Amino acid sequence: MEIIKKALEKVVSEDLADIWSILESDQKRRIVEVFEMHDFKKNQVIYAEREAPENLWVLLKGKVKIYKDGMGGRSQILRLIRPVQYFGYRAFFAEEPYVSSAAAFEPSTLGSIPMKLVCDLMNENSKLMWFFIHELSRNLGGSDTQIVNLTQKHIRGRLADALLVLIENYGYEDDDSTLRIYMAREDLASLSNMTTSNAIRTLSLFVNEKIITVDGRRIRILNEPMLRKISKFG
Amino acid sequence: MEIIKKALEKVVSEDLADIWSILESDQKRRIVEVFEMHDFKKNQVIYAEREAPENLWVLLKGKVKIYKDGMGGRSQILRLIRPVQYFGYRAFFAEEPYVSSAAAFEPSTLGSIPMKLVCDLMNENSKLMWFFIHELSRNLGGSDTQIVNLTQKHIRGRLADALLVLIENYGYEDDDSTLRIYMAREDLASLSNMTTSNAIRTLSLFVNEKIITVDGRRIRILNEPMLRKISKFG
DNA sequence: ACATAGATATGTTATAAAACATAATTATAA
DNA sequence: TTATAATTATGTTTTATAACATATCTATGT
Repeated sequence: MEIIKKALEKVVSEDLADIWSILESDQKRRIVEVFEMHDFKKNQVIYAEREAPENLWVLLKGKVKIYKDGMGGRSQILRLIRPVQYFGYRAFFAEEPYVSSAAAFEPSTLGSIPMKLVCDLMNENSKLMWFFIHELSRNLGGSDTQIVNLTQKHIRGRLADALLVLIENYGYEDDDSTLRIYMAREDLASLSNMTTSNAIRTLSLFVNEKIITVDGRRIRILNEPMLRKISKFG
Repeated sequence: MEIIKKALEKVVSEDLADIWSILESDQKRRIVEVFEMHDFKKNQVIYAEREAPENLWVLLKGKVKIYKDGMGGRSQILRLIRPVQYFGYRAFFAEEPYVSSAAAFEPSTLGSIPMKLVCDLMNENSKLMWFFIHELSRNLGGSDTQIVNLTQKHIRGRLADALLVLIENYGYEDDDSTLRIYMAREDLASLSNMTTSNAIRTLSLFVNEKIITVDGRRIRILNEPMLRKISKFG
């Protein structure tokens, strides 16, 4: 119970994506009653495509990817989750099974709240409704933009986009240049819709062009403006 | 005023996507006060990318495409709208400019309601909130699925998908086989992420394989199960 | 430390789809 | 009607990227 409280405090401390501060104290109590903590190992699946959605998930610690498996083992990363963000609710609202899967990128701590309760709270509290409307709307804009980026840009542009997405989502370390996420080339590939080979190859082209440096999975961005240029044009 | 009433009756008659039956009579009155009718010519733009969203749009008659212009004149159709469906609200909820554009496929009649009023009504009526949450959630699932379909399927699968989308959205004529929409090969191409040449070429392959027949822009589906097969596998 | 598997790197070949070219139709307008 | 533009149709060439093939490097566990 103590650890739950601490986790929840973390939720409170976030200013963005914060449903906690929206709630009445009675509503908070009802959440605490059913709130469950879960630890996930690296690459462990949180939920999978075609399953029935039942919980609202909140990432407290770690990193999570929302992805979709396509034909021939190729998988596409759709969205990245950072603490403290909520996910897993879309399919429930759409009254559909999940169309995508969620897995932990690295050892992660998550909370779950039954969607049934979330719906009850939403009906009592329109701010909570607005929270989800806002999130869904932003995600939909992002996905629509993704569609064009992934289908029309060439490999270099797509990899540049992927790196910019990583910057946006997880930011830099204290040196203001090293990405605060270390992902496999394979994941980088499925984020930017290309084969692993091409992710590796294009990454080393970027190194040659002094746009980035690479040390294992550590990526330092030397020239972010150039990345934006590549993203925009060829 | 009479014509507006008639248009609104049409809205009432629809059982799906129906926000009208959700409203109190006072709320309906406030909508009627500011509701505006607009006629759009074929290919006329309703709103464009980067503009600020101000209205909720409802298509009363005709056909509308939501699309996004990419690099080098290539455009991607993201969604198709049929009567009576609502659109144009996502960007407002996301507090962003439009990321996509909307244009009439054919001469169309639309209604507009200021989003300001829509928000007021939402705050008074949680069913209206749920309507948008449901729509946004379904659209997001669709876009996420699109991402994988368009990036991972080959040309034949993508064209098959496009035809199935047309069936789903606009259905068949009285013969139960002719598509109830006549679109240019160019539009068919930007629906399925390929060049116009390849849309034409692949369409005539489908004709050779007796999956469809083509008479100008009139497309008859002879073998829908085969289309689903092509969509699913190669 | 060593063995083994997994990840990264890079060169080569094959191929799907774009780009280009040119007709043949079909609309649209003068 | 004729002229002009737009759309549809096909054939040919080029190209971006997948697929394949190895080699090297790096973890992980014994």
